[in-house]
Amino acid sequence: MLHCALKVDGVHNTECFSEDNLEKLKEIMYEQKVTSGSYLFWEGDTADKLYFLIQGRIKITKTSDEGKSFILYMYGDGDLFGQLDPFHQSVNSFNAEVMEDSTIGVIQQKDLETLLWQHGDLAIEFMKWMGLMHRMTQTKFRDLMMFGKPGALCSTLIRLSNSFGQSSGSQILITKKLTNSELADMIGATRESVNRMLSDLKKLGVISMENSYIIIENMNYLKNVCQCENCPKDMCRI
Amino acid sequence: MLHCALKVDGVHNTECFSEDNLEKLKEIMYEQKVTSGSYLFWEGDTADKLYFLIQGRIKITKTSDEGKSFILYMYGDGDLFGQLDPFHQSVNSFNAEVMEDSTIGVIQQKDLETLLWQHGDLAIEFMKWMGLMHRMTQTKFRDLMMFGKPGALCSTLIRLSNSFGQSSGSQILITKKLTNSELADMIGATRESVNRMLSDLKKLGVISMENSYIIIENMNYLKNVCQCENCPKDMCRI
DNA sequence: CAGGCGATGTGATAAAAATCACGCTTTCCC
DNA sequence: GGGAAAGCGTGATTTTTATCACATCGCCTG
Repeated sequence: MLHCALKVDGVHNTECFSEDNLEKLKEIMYEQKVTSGSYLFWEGDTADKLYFLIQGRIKITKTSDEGKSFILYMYGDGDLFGQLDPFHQSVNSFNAEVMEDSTIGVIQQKDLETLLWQHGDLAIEFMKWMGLMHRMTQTKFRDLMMFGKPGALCSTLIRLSNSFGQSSGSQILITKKLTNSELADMIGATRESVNRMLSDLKKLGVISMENSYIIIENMNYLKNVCQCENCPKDMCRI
Repeated sequence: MLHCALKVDGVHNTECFSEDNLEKLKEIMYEQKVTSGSYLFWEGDTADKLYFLIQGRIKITKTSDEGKSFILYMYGDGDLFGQLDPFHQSVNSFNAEVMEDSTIGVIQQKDLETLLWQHGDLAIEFMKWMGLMHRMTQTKFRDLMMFGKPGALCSTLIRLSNSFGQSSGSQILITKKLTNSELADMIGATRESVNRMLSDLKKLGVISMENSYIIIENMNYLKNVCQCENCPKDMCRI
């Protein structure tokens, strides 16, 4: 049992929507249960849906010809994701893999378009949300390119703590079990490298493990390695 | 002189706007001349403007504490860029450096917001544009993370050819002089590594140089290295 | 409870990329 | 046109990261 868990501090990526507008979005979605291991969409599929993750965990991935895979995003309860360009006939460039049995709300592009036409203020919040998501991608891009693999890992741990963290005192527990391989695929490294880097962080007391969950003990150390600028938490996510 | 130049094939990033709406945007911008080496904005500045690059060249960069720099985007004639989230009080995360004397159109956030409120169809095209820019970032991110430095360089050359290419026969001339250091900063590598990789490509006849401009001789080779999926040209940009 | 399997941990080695060093070339500009 | 500065090219070396190989651990399942 996780004796560290007290309160979920992780933020959603829908902070920019008002209650009202989030409600309007919820009215046009239909609920669906999806099972672990299945895919919401594949690269190449027509991108005509938006997804609201009511409960569960979903990752956005890309696989190379040699079978290496890259995890672009990982979403949790309350996150909105999917094709980011409404009104644009296009195709998914990534896969959406269900990591745990999940409940999602599906929004059809057509319905979203209608809603955006009807409610100018929702359209505006939607733009805010799109902008925020883009900045999230940009800052992650920077973190993963500029500070070597250790920097990429530290940035990822910080982002995981913002997305899925529960804090108690100065500790933050990441409430998602992650394998070394998953972490590796998030930063474009190998499992072995991640394993060694995590060992180093453990030796330094920067992180600890409890029950295969990662606990961040020294956030400042992590922030230092990837030159964290204390961006808003709803932007600094995984 | 460039005897290869015949026709500019490079696309802008404003393909998703209709003539009419682009015109409306132009009406609310005011023209400004900026000189090489100056900055349109710095990280930390309030992000309250959108820029239309009428003529010139501007790059979006980030500098690390140790002085390493990373080039996130490079814009040319006809490109629109800047803070991507209207209606959102926020701060730039990157710098915009003027690479050559340029003429830009500046759009104030307030004016843009008014225009978006007034014209639903513009708002929708604006969302399309935001989505397109985000996908551009995502696909570049993937290219730079998944295929090693050679893959990153090949992807960058392809993107440069889409942004700034002029084709004649099967050759494509990149109409922007780039130093090895600039290319290095675009892919998170060192000047020396870029130099060696370019030499290799030259030996293989994949590229050639004329007058310090890069000419792509064998696009298929480049596409192969970074597993190009032939995304639309307005998305596959630098 | 035994066997299997996915995950972890770690050494040895190889490959990739950065760093250092330095000479050469091109460009800029006074 | 001459000198400085910026950029290029390339060896030698070091650092970083991946690859390979294998032992172990924990947990699920029959």
